[in-house]
Amino acid sequence: MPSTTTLSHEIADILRDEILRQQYRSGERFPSERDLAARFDASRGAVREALSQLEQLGLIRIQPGGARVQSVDSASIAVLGPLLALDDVPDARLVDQFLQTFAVMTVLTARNAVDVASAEQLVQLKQQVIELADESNDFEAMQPQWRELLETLSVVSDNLVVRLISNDLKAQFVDQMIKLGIHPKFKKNSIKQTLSALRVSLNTQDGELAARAMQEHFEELRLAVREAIDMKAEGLKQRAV
Amino acid sequence: MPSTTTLSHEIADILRDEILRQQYRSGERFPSERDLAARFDASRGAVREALSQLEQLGLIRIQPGGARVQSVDSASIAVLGPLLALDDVPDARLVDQFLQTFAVMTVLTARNAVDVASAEQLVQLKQQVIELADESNDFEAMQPQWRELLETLSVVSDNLVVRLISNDLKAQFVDQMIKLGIHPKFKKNSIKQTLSALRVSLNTQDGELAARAMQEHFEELRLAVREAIDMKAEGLKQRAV
DNA sequence: CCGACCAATTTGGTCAGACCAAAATTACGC
DNA sequence: GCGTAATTTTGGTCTGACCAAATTGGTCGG
Repeated sequence: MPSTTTLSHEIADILRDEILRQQYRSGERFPSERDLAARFDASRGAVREALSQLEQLGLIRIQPGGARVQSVDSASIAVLGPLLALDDVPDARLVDQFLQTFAVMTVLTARNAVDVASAEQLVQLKQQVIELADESNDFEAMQPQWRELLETLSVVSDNLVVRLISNDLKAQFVDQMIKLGIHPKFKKNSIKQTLSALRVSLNTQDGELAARAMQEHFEELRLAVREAIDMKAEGLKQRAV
Repeated sequence: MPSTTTLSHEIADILRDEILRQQYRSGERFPSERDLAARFDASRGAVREALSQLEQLGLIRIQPGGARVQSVDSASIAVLGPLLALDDVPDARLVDQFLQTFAVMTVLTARNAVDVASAEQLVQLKQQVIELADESNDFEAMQPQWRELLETLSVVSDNLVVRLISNDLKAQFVDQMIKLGIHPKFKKNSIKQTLSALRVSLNTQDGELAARAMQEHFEELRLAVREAIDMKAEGLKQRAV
């Protein structure tokens, strides 16, 4: 992650967060480029590039005569990450929606992948599941392998639409969770059951079974993450006293 | 749809399509801003704004020293629309993936919406389903009501993540299909069956049933769209002779 | 011949000041 | 009070300049 950032990106970040924090009413006029240039002590060019980014995010609509703020829920997915990062404790509701969505995409991917996988791909997938099972005691440690497995499933299922969406969601979400220090704790045997079901599904090339396994795994994950967030929120409240 | 467009957007559109058509290898150096300015007979500022858009799309990575082309499948969803529009006949495979994805999102939305809807919301939804049934003979004519129903479901289920994704997908896809003149034809009674199942699910507030109804509807839709695209492709081939 | 190091060049990032056309705002006349 | 015309504001673009970082190419030592 390159720490170097340009002025225009910084300006864009600040303005983006201001919009996400509802500091402007939807439909309201956005400050003019010249005003913003004065405020940030920057050139109009830098501000224009920042505004261009906000426009791509769907947060403002630029027109000769003035830019206007758009309602957040007509924006692009790319705002979800920043939205999660607004506070120290992520919005539990939003996180849950995130996982729910990520779940249906992953379930779809798993079903298709297992159904269409070639013999070699099945071998590779089985291998990855076995590697996962070896480390199934440490949730944190198995993350890289999880990603690898999901990546393989994604490649095998070969659905560009899901792939692009998942890219965005992962980029927005996973890193954010890690940065915020959310450590979900699973029930003792749930992961083992998931992996076991996956193994069977691969042996019988049964996409539906793989789908169910993933489905259940994500339901566990949602539970675990919810608890982790509650925990963190409690911790912060304690410290504040 | 405003026909007026700015120079920087035009440049961005052209370069975007060039990248999507694989005219640059992934990882390859992208032409410098000065070169592009010369090529388009524009100022560097205009080119920079165009490049900034391409960067937001995830198609290029800009760094001091030079911009580099990124692989398409690490891009943002926003490239899907342009990707569909590259040829006269949309890529049937991509369209199918689109619908498959849109399906799982809609199924999720419908299940949640029906499960959590208030009494008034249920009434509203029932009303919309009835209105749809009244016009179920003409697929084109019922589009506005379909959108309205989906919009209501989306509002009721109140899942921002799904909403944002669906926004993007709809914006990218539906308009594109219409522009390309794809007219899917449904089997005689399939829509009526869908609507009937939806009505029952609303009466019993059975989200699972609503989900199944949507699921089947989208499978029909996928079939119909596939045929419509084949038809169009045939038509174009004929005309070419 | 190869690899490491250093200088020259290229490239992106930013600034300043200027002009135009379209939109928004204000002033004016009815 | 309202519609219209004049004015101001605002975005879109251009030119030309400077800096810092990255790339490039050459040079030197092994």
